[in-house]
Amino acid sequence: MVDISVDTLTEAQAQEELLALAIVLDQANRAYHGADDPEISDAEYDRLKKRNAQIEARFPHLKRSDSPTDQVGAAPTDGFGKVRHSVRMLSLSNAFEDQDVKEFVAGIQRYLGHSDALAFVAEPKIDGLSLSLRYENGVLVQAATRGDGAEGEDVTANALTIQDIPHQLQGAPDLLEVRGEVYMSHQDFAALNSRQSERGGKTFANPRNAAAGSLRQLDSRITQERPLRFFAYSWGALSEPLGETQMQAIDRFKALGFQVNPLTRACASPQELIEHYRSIEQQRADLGYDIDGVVYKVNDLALQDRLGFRSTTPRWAIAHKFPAETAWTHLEAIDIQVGRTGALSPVARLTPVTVGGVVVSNATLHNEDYIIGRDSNGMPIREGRDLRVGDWVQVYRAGDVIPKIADVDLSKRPDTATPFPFPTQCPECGSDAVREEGDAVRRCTGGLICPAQAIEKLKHFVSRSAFDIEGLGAKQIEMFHADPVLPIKTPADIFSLQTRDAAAIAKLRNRDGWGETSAANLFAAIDQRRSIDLSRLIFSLGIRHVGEVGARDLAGHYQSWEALVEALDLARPAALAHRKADQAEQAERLNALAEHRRARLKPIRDAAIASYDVPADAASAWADLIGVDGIGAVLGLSLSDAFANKTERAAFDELRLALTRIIPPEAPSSESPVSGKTVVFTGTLEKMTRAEAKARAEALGAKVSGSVSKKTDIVVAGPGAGSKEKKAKDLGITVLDEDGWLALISA
DNA sequence: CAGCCTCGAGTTCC
DNA sequence: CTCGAGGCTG
Repeated sequence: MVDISVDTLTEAQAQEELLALAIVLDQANRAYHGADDPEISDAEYDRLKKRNAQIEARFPHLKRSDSPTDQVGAAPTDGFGKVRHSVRMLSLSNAFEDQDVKEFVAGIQRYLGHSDALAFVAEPKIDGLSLSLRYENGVLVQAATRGDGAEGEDVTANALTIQDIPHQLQGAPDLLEVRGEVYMSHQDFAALNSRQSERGGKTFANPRNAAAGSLRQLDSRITQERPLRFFAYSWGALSEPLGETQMQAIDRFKALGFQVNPLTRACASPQELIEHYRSIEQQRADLGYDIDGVVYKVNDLALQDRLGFRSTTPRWAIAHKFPAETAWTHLEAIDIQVGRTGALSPVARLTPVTVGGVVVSNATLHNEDYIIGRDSNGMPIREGRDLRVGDWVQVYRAGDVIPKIADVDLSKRPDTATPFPFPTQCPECGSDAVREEGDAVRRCTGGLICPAQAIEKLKHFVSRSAFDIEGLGAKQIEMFHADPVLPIKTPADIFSLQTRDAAAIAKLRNRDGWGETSAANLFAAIDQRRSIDLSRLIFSLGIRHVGEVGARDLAGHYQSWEALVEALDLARPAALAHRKADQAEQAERLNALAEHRRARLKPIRDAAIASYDVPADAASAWADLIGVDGIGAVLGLSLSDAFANKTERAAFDELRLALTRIIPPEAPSSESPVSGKTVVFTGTLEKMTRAEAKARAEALGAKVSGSVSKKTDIVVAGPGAGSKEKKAKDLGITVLDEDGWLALISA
């Protein structure tokens, strides 16, 4: 059925539809609870419920007393719907020392190009879960968890049960996304746990887990019984500004009926920020809820706007964290894990101990020499090489998540303890494990011969950002890899699973937990992925140094699998020459005395390249490859090696044949006049700093480059511009002054 | 050529 | 979430 757009509904139509929706949704609820077959699918149910909310948002006065929106005891669902955040929910960068705070402030001044005093807002960082609440015309229509920042889960039904969250707002902007933290107080947490244990239910390790567990209940009637609370502190999409400063926005939240944290303060200097931090630290135990630090934000919203964002964090805010909780325990053993790239990672096996409310039994030891000093959490680190089995060690959870070893008590070291012999052979396959000059990690050289590497690589292939095949996760991969009947050794094996041999399939279906349906589901999920984004395909290959972003850049540049393969084949001789030149240079570096060293290196490189006799088209294919933004020689060589390796190449080719469609990346949106254009800034910029100019241009889809070439579209020249401006004019490239540029991008 | 930023790879527990 | 390292900027 095709709905009329909510915007064009007449009042009479709206009234009629709200009645119909109330009836249909009520029936669906009853059917669900009566354990009958639901008459409509979950997706359809969600869609209708959303439409109901949208109509109510447009005609608030028509909202029915039996409105489905208010039916908080909504039917439990199979899972949560996904919600794409219209404005990404970011995380914050962290400060651990006072020094980090001063650097944060200094960095902002540098970025803005002035040293004027800056005003900040400081508030406690609540240890809960962030939540985004979307209000349309004053009505709460959606609540979503943070998820990965871009996409979260729809927990609207649960959010509606939280007292601190208003269902309707008076005098709010037409569109308002309020963001804040859901948490549970110490008192409520203790009461919940004693209630749970009386009922024989499971108890929670800490208030945050309790809050998370409660918010993610599939049955919102359970959430309703859990005493969750909410502090508002931020926002996403808006139809109109909330004020000119962070503080005004917070006051606005308060006026709209949200709880805002009473310890929110304006601070005028780094010193004041740190004073407020100390004061909150003192009150920490008496607050009645968990906090894990203090958040500082630039108060002026116009400045926040200018400062903008790094890839995952705003430049205008930072979280000043309290020192992590620690605990002492015994180091029982050190195991070695082998990763997808062959990296040997030592892992500490510990006598289980509670750290910050969670029982920890493993901790990462990173690599061979986890050295003396302080790590970025400001925690002292014992000399890595000297950590011994039997030691008494201090554990903390970095970022309150990853367990690490902070210290070792040498006075308690048993006499029998000996230094840990770091293996030089892979514990999984016995191949040599070597450490490249200057590298921190030791790697197994076995390649795909090593079962650990082979399995990890396959796990990577099916991981969430890669092929993401439903029903084929890490566990299934381990099972199938060792399967005597239907082994999966390469990615292509996944796609031939169904057709390999009929008898084998029958055997699979008879296995534990594998019925007719689950097998059919798996095959359907696999078939669905025969059509795949080019960038996902490239990422899934698991080529060293080529991650999600690198894969996207490559896909954007080459546009097709065939073009990528052709370019890599063509560039191979140049890639080899490049490596040889690197090696020659390296050797020379070792020989040469400091004097005149530089002058002598270039000829050596050139000679090495010349000796390879690189065809011109190879050289240009290679230059094209490493000219891709973000792709340098290391990535180029890694790619080239992977595609030139016979075994790997055969696996890639076989995989390609199993796929039916490789989807080229979408062209970048051409909404702004500069999107897709390459821009060069030169000379002095007077209205913004260079970093700022670059960030803004990129936000509009432009690519910012440092040097002028044929590919350059626009040169922005300030006073004092020299050769670049001249070159641009020679090449006939558009040259703008700073005002011309600003006019262009604000158009 | 140093310093910054971003990305990749590795990790824990629920 | 953190560390190390690759790539780019100044």
